[in-house]
Amino acid sequence: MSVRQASLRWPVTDGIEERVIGQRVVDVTRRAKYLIIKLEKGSILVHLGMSGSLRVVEPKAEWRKHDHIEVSFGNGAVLRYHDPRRFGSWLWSLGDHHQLMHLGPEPLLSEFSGEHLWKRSRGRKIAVKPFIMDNKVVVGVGNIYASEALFRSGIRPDRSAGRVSRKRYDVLAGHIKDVLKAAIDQGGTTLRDFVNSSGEPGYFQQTLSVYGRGGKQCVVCDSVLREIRLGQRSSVFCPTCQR
DNA sequence: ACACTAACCTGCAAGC
DNA sequence: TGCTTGCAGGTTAGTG
Repeated sequence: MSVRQASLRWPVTDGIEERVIGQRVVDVTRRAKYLIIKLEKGSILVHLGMSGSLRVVEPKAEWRKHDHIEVSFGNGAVLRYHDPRRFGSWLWSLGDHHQLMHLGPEPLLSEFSGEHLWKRSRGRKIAVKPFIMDNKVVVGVGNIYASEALFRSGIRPDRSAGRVSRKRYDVLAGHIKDVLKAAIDQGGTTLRDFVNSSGEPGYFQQTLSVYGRGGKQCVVCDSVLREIRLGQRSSVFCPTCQR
């Protein structure tokens, strides 16, 4: 492994290059937005942030701007990590996976449900949008998908999480699952410089009803979509369809 | 315990 | 045209 730029979201774990030498890859899994590359005596936790990508390149391929890390395998393959905004991370973990310990359920599993959201939100005053974006509540729901799921559910993003009914949380959990599945089917949402592992953009942005459409007309009722800020994130909603 | 803000970084777009 | 400013994204440390 060779680290050219160690200054990512967090500093790349000191000494990671030496620690991985000679170790076999035992398994590759995922938890939340972390890729877990399990070696014989520990794991590499890779997060792509918002602009990170992994690509297999020719051995000795020239380093492009924003290529920060590469891993050379025993069979000659070379994996290159590219990340213009450096919001990703490469951390070495000895099994405890400190970063992953307090995460909520995966959104596409049955443990994530309206009941879960309802239980976790009782007594909470936080707005429902930052609530569902909280990794301790459920993982994987970023700003785009939170905005779209709330629109489909008819829930205003600034409503108190504790004041959303059990029934509406059932609806919301269903839409979160649907929005995520649809986005995955369409290869993700391309904002500016995103590309997938084949270098292709995603197409889900063609399906967005509210995200990035502040001031435009609601696709359902033609009202002007409102844009507010919640937890430093822009939040667009329809004042007529969402209550 | 909870709510909220700032910070990390770069490229792009809007405004002057 | 060229400069400056603000925003986007995911996550967590820090403050109240």
